[in-house]
Amino acid sequence: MASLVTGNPRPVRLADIAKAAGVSHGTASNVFSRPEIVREEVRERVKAMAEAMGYAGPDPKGRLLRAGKVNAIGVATTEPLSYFFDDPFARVMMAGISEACDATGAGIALVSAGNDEKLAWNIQSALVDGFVLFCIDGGPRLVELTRERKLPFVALELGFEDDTVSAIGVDNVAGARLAARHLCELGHRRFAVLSLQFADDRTGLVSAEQVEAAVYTGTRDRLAGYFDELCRFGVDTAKVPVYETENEEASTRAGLETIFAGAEPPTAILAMSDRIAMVAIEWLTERGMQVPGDVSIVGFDGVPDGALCDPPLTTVAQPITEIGRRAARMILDFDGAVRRETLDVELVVRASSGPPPSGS
Amino acid sequence: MASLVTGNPRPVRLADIAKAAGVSHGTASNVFSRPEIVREEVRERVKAMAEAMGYAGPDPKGRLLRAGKVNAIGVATTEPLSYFFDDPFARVMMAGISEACDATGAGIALVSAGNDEKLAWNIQSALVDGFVLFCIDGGPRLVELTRERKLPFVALELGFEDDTVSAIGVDNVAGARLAARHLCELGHRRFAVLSLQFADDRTGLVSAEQVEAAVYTGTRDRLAGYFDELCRFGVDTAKVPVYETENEEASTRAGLETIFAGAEPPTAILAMSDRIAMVAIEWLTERGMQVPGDVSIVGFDGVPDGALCDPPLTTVAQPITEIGRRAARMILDFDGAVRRETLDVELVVRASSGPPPSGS
DNA sequence: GCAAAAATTTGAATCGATCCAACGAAAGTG
DNA sequence: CACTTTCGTTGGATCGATTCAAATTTTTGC
Repeated sequence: MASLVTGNPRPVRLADIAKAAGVSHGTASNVFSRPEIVREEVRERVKAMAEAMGYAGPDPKGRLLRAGKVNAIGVATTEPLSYFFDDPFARVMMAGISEACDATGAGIALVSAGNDEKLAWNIQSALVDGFVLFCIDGGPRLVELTRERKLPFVALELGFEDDTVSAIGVDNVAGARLAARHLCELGHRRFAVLSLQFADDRTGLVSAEQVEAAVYTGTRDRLAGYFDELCRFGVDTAKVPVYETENEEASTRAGLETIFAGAEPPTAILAMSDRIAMVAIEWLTERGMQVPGDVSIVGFDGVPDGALCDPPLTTVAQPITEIGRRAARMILDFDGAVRRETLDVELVVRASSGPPPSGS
Repeated sequence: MASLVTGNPRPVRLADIAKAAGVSHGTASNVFSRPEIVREEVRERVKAMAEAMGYAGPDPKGRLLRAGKVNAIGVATTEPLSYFFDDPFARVMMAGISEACDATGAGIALVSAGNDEKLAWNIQSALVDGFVLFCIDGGPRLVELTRERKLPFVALELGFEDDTVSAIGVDNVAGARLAARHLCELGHRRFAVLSLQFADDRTGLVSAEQVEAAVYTGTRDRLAGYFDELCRFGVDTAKVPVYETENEEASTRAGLETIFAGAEPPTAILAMSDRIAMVAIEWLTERGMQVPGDVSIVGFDGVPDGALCDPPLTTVAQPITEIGRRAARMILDFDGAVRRETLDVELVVRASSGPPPSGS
């Protein structure tokens, strides 16, 4: 069977067919790209010749150079490629991007890499018309690398301030407020915050100065929203422990150990991501504490898993799919302008939040 | 800020820089692609000029045409793009493909489309070195379309016989045997099969003739495996109902209604996919039946969700990630040969299977 | 039967790079 | 000092198509 595929006889080109059929390149090209303008007799002859010679149709590589547009957008991240298929947040986002691309017939190229050098190369050489950047991690570097390419791009989850880049995000302050208000209204007064990072390579309890010096403004804004609202309900935020996690299991568990080691453990936890919140539920359950009987938890993000865990997670839901859709469209309909969009979030009350235990 | 991005002043080309720097385009090219062979003084001058003129680096579109290789593989399916991020089977498969691509620095382009015409166009014009085909649905058409492109491709979940295409699959007969034997050894003697499709556009109870006439050999093989093993344990397979589903909720539920309507309902269900099996668990639980107390269920595929459902699903696990890895590698290291690989499956016993109720 | 209009076809130019044979200059050699 | 090497640079050829103004053929109108 291997013989079906001949060794490497340089593939047939459009020009070969043109010559064989006795027409010019121009006509041969038209046969494939605008068949209606070539006389039927000629069209059939050329097509037959193409068939006979095993022509695979116009090579997109050639067309591309002439056309200029690839008709595909690149989605880039510093995480490994599998991130796009594993991470719940990324998956929902990709669904939104997919939707916009499906609608216009555009393709999606996934761009990522093991190390920085390869990432740079992959971004430099990706065949795309623009990029959507997942800045979950290493955002600044990713932006810098992409900027060099001088193609349109839009940053998601940017995390830091930079007015020169297009970005789509949510109103973190308002979202955090929603979460805090919900818990306050349920009667909670003793809180702890499990936060995302304020700066790179740090975990642990966070001081006020560290918050001041935050690199990641998204984290800072969420905390500001929490504290703002807690203040309005008379909670002394100076006493609220804020533990910085890396948004994964180990550091979150360490944070919980720390938070619950004190004499007056919190009755409510404000988690800056659903991932953190779900680890917290697991940790508390393992230790025999009831959620929300003993401790209430409110997450942030609104990933689908949140609805499936036990108890289902109360959370501040981002319009993730919509963010993806808009990001893709921003690239597809690029008009040369830098745009920033801030979408609203929504509190989704499920079963991980309730009144504090009566004793407290 | 919008002024940062100038209107549309045709982008700077390598040739522009070469002229501006007073070198040949050959040398300018070398400055970027083989900097070590150009004299430092010249190199710096050209680089400085490039910087000054806002050159974005060699355009991959141009390089591509010359190089011939895109360094990316296309993953195609007839499902919408979001399928890659939603479907559990596809996700694990993509993780395997991602792994192989990450390792060699290759990119992934997702190819799909709403309708057949667009799909054909997208396959024709995808900038890739080869394709991995998800033949879950519309396999024959997908293969036909891809074949025209005359690039290497490998079919996954091919479902039908075609010796001229490379494919990777599992030993369906052996896998089905494993499932049937497991249930027989637990003592079950009354079975029902919830199957995948034998041919397009059909659901419902399947007759022996329809099995004979199966288009999809994967389905046929699994059934053969089940029946083979059941026979060895003295079960009269003529009495085992086989209900053909579309591998989704509605038809599976219809199948369950049919199967459990009879006088002697089965104590064990052989499901040809985990999707079907999980719907079955849900259906039985809703009706107050215990799994596995009243009815045991064994799935097929080994998707991660199976471990998470309640009760965790006993299933015949395919090495999904490995299939993905191999598929990607087959394209990346294409040598012109048609290859077929059949991998082994493994029975994963979890909690959805147990002895039949004592009364039966 | 002939001019004008319409329909096709042609072939050179272009897209943006890389490759490579040939060449010039500088350095090394006997 | 002539003669090889070595090193860097040059510029034409090439990758595989599309485009478009001009040339050519066919149709139409009278």
